[in-house]
Amino acid sequence: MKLLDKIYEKLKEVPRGKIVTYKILAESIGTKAYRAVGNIMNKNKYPNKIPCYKVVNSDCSLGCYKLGKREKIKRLRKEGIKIKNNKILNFEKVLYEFK
DNA sequence: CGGTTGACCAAGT
DNA sequence: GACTTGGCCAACC
Repeated sequence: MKLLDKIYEKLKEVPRGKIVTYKILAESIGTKAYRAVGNIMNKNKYPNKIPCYKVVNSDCSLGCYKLGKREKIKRLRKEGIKIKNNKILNFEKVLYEFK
């Protein structure tokens, strides 16, 4: 199983209304390639299959999104996550931690 | 196989 | 605040 697939698996594991950071996501799959995670997402093969918008930066800013930042915000808000000034509100509350 | 590129991070200036 | 620096590592060329 490739790292790429692990990322998808983990991402699918994130429940509705929760998000993760690139760092946590990377470390949860046993790598420190948090930077590569973003790289992979950008070239991701299943943009509609994977909820990429649930992945944000560690400093609770949004980061980028293949389909646009607007779309990211829109979808996140739809899940009950509040965003202001390009930052996640209640960051720790919506942050999903892998076990 | 080496070099470059990132949807990054943390610490420093 | 904004910017730079050094580090990280998979994917790409």
